[in-house]
Amino acid sequence: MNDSDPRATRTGRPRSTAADAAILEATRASLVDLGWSKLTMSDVANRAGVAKTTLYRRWAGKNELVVDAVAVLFDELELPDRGSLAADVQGVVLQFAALLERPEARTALMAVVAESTRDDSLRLRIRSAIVDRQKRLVLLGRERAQARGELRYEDDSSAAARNADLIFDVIAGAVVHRTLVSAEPVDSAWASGFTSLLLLGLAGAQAG
Amino acid sequence: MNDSDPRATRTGRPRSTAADAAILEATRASLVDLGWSKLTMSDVANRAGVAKTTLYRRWAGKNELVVDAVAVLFDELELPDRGSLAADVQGVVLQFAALLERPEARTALMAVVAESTRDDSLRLRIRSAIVDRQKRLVLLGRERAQARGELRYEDDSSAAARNADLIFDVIAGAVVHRTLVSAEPVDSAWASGFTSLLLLGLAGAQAG
DNA sequence: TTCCTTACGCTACGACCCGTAGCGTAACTG
DNA sequence: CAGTTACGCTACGGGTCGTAGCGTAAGGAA
Repeated sequence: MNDSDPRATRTGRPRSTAADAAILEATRASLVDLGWSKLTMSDVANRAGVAKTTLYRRWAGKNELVVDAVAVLFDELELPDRGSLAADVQGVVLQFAALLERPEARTALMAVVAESTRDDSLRLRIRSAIVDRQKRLVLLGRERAQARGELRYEDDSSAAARNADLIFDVIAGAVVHRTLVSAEPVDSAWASGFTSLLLLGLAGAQAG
Repeated sequence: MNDSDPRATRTGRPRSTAADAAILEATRASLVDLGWSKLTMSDVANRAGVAKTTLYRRWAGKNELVVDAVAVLFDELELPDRGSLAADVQGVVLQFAALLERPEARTALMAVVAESTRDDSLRLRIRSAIVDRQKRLVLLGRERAQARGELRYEDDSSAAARNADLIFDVIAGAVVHRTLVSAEPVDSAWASGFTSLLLLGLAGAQAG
């Protein structure tokens, strides 16, 4: 979470895991009530019933705290096998969209990404805590589609990786842009339109 | 810019247009040097050689100021006719990407979008100042492709609008996500891969 | 138990930014 | 000329930041 290496047996009073949970919960609550820009460390500390200094002992600042607080939302992401690539893609799209409907995520995600444009360590933290959790759904969906015979197994592994990155940016980017920039709902009609566009593109790429 | 209705002939001392330009220029410079989060109204005022109160007389706050400061970058967007839909799409993608390479835009765009999730008037301001300027390129590209015979003229106008919105979210979203979230470069290789994926999808939609 | 070590709560602090009020002056109009 | 609006400047209360210092709490080791 924040400690680089919590060596198993250490002397002294251990950190309160209850405080950890309370702080992250309080951070999400504060995001809902106040939004990113008005969230303050003092407010989070008050909500968590914890001293402000305790926050700073664990997180360098607001950026890191919010990333960790929002990251757990992405653990809920799942990809049940819906039987076809089209159904799986639509499932991923609707899950991303549902996540972006939550006010904690809406206000926090773009903000931390914006911060990360000037903070490499924050960018890496976001990648491992959030982006990789999303991307694994795309990789899983591809594997399934290959097992079904809907997609070819690619022999050039680096090209395959580039391809997966492209698909991921297209899916996640489109959903985020639709939700937060265009500010229009990702309903099942939009999801199916997007899915068919993407799948027709993939089918065309398979063909020639 | 900020005044709702600058009725032509007004009495009193007119607002300095030189100050307007200096302020917006100073805002971009501050974005480059400090980034969104560390930009302050006082710093902008100092750079512009203007009193802080002058800023507040024209803009409600940092959000509105930065939107206007960055909006002019999107005026540079053009879409020369490159002879085919594929070339035009690739042109748009590379232009968006070049814009997102600029540090003012990188740090400001996601930040104001994040703010707009809790501020409807800011969202509308972003839409008219930035998003619509991008979207018009997509609409222009579609018209040209239709004139060339690469795309059909759609009879259902509301479906056509939904389709254009979808394409726009896909293009802009993918480029933004690739650049700011994945933090990978949008080079011509990626642009051509993305373009062919999109065009194959569109071709498939035309067919069946 | 008694030390040792680390975590916690609390208070206080200087530094900074915010947004506004008040005032005298500058610029333009009729 | 008088009237009106914009500007620069100063000053202010209110808020957040991040840290230091201290006494206390909660574990492990001798």
